[in-house]
Amino acid sequence: ADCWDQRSSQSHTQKADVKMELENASLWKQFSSVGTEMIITKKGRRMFPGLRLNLSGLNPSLRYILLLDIIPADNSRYRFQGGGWQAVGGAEARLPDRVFIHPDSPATGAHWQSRTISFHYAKLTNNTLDTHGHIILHSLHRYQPRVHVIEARDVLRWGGGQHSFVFPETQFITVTAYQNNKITELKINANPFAKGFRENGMNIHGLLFLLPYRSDTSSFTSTYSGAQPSSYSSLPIPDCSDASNPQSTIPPAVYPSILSSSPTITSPISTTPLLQQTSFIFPTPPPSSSSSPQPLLPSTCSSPSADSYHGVTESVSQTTPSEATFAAVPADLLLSQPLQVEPVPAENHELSDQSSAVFAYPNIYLSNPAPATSHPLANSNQPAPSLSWSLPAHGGPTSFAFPSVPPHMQGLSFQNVTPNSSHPSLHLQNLSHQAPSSALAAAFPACSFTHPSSSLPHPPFQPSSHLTVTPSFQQSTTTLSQTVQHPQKPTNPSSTSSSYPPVDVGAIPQFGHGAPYRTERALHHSSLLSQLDPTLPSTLTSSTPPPALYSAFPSYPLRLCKEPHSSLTIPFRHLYRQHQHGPSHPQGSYLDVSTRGVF
DNA sequence: TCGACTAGCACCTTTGAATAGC
DNA sequence: AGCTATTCAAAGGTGCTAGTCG
Repeated sequence: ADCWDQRSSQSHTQKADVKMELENASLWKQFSSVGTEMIITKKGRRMFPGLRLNLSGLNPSLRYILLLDIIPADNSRYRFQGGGWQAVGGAEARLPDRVFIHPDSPATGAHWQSRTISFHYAKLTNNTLDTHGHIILHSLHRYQPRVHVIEARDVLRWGGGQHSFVFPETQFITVTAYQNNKITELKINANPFAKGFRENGMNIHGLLFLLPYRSDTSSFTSTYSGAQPSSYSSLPIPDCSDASNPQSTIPPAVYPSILSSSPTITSPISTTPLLQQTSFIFPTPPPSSSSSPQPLLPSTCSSPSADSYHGVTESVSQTTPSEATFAAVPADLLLSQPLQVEPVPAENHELSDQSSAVFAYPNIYLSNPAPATSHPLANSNQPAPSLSWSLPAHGGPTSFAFPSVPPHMQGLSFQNVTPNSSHPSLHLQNLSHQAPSSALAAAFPACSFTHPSSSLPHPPFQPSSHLTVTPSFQQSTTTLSQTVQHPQKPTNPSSTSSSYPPVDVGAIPQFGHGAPYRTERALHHSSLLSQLDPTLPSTLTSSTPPPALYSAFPSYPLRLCKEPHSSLTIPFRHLYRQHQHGPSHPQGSYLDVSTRGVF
């Protein structure tokens, strides 16, 4: 609450009102109660359940971009043993992070708020060489989807800030074949595409008692007001299609903004699994920042000094649209290290040859000055026209620009960045030599996606966030089903505390040099924040054994109060690929990023 | 030998073009 | 002529299964 109050008093924006609800939360909870598994295939597989969201609190006249990314929930690899998922080792090296851009993006707040937002077009793959832009994940790893709402003053000048939402019940473990028969049954009975596997075609009666039913539509809705299965209606065949229907006879759970909701998010039975950030606030590295990867956190880290950060929200409130250049800057781009525009391998003609006009942006990645890291595409045979610059020491004026934009975004305004902008931004200099013409999309063939983010240098993380866990979190986590066992439960006494005062992220072992987890209660603190950097040197996470087992996808309210400084990265590294299928882009777009999301 | 993964299969829904009716 | 509703086929999404791989 303190965080938000302070922030809102500075920015005078409407950010506090932005809310996102997971429309099919009940369905997700059904799966998470068993242990959600998501099939990943070489060609890409849709998620089921899909993310069906409702947004409110946006400015109806402003444009917003909605992004979906999926981050590792932890650093473990899993195996299904004894009817549950068990951590059996460390996670594999993190893959290139990709973001799925909602096909409607950018759209006005009125647009987003007038319909159900679905990310069902997003596909997951285990093909590390995927050229379709699908989100690449490791099999048998645990992941957490995130949704980001970014105000887009225009394509190149994202302003106003960002809201990020995490629904813990949407965590899943990736598999190439279902392990848990219960999951298979749920999928068959809930997914219309699997109807053929139902007994007698419509055989869902055995499971429908589990599934919420929206009487006036075929869509699921979040009726999870108190985790009472009895609250679910039953029976008509639940259609999990994404046909939106704003009306619901069963009001969905509304997840208020974390930053604004401390008084209202206190229901102990709330399933508010929301994590929201209200703006890009990122650390600005010192001028002499080392080019080599640095420890993310000191072991006793507390909130850094304000001098290290720039509150973008403040900048926005002080900047007119014509002046704003890039109010919201991905943290990964705000490095002292040069940024480079990655060459796009020409050998990949798949995308460029498609009549559907797939658009690829050149990779933009953070380059370690060290030669070993200056060539992000290990398999690229092409020399890279490296465009680089240095960022100012403390958020001084820099700027950032995309060399190209998808056609459906070209109608938006593009203004030159203002060198004297009062807020931090980045500028890709001389991009025109790589995108010399207005043929923006065609200028960039597909990216190879072979540059694992784990090999990238990372900004030194300076924790600024405070993680607040409500009592409901305790309750929910202590009453979790034990589908997943915990044979190696840590014994940190602090984890047994009966109260959960705001927790500085820096105090969470995973964010410091200590063990990644303390207890299962702290699991999700760190899980949701594990995105800090899975590529941490092993020494940072070796002091305490990682959790061997996890609870089964709990749902609980989660408050992440980023006060006074917070960082979130929606980095625009690598590639911005647009799958275009006409003006509406029904298939969505993918943005290749290194999602060092820092909560 | 075993776990993880892949490709092909049947079955189904979705989608969009073609057609018919008003 | 223009709009809407219907039909139909192609495309694509499912889980299952046998086979392959390490």
